[in-house]
Amino acid sequence: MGESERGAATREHILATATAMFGESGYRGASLRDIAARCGLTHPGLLYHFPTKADLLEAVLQRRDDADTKAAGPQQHGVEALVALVGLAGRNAQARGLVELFATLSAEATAPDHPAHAYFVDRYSRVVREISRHFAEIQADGKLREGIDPAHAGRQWVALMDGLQVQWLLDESTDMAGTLEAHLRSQLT
Amino acid sequence: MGESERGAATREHILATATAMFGESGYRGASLRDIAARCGLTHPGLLYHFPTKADLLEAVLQRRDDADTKAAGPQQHGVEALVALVGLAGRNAQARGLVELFATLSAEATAPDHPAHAYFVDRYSRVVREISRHFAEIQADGKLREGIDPAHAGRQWVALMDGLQVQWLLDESTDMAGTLEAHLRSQLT
DNA sequence: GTCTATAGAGTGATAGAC
DNA sequence: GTCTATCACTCTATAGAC
Repeated sequence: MGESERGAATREHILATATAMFGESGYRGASLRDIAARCGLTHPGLLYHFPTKADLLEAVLQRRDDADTKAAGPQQHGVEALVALVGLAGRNAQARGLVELFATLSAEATAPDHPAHAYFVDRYSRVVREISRHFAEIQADGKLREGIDPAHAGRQWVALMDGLQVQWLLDESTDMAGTLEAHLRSQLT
Repeated sequence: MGESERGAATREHILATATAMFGESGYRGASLRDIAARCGLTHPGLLYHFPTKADLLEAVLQRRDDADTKAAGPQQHGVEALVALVGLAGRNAQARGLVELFATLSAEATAPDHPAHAYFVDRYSRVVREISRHFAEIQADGKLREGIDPAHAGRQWVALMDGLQVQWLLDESTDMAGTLEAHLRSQLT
């Protein structure tokens, strides 16, 4: 890494800007010209780094996954893992761009021909499975309330996080972390 | 009502088609030409009935609210009202167009300059208040589990319905009604 | 690496004939 | 009521200069 230093910085700047604008306006709504202009570039300048708009979207999603994985830190289990997610929801309330990105794109990508459709289908099945596993661990520890099915609880948790994000985007006084925490408490013994 | 019969039928046809296409592709993604073509019209023909695209969207949302109000039938309370919503979720699974409409638009309308922004801000505050009232009624009947706050429960319920719709749109094997029902049971004594 | 210029297609909306 | 034709604009992407 020597002469490619400047190029990498531009690439990173583009990705951060695209993340914000895909969130604000959706993939269809944010144009390459708008994104490029916010980076102090023209749109062909941007396309030198990402050959097509779909490539840019893919890089944005990949980058976000990488950041998430790194931020998650050491692997956690059971209740600790869910408490960590409540904390993440609280911190997300300070990064509106990222919340918008996923709320907007996951709905938009519902259309089978959307460039991020496969990404979101895969992501949801993975996340639901993961959260359900945490509830199963809680159950194994004897700390899950009676009559609660870990698979249902996992799916509910993911739906709750998504739905709360939409409500928070429409009205920022919505208490995402508090509502999520209340739900968690009601599931435990 | 005599000579305006044919005009009303065309209007209704346009609204049904626009509902489906705004759902499939979002407000931005569905063009007036596409909607008009599916109605056997040209796009100026459509614009005779709805002067602008935003007017068409407003009429679509208004029509859906009217249909909902009528379908709701006699006003219900407490647990019965929530059970009725579980049933509605089950029936919605047979009308993908309507589910898509609200999932797609509520995320898209998160942007403050979206033509349906005010509609959704208002709708959510109204619906959350209404569902919270049902939980308060359940509490008054002594049937709400201890430590559950009706206001939290109402917000959670709405978030759950929205989040489950996105999951169902990405994977139709998702059991919306069952997951919702499991949640309801876990809230009751 | 970034630019100007442009191709080629699509958009919402309007004018005016029938 | 519905059409054809068109305006003015935007979009993604490419060609080629620097």
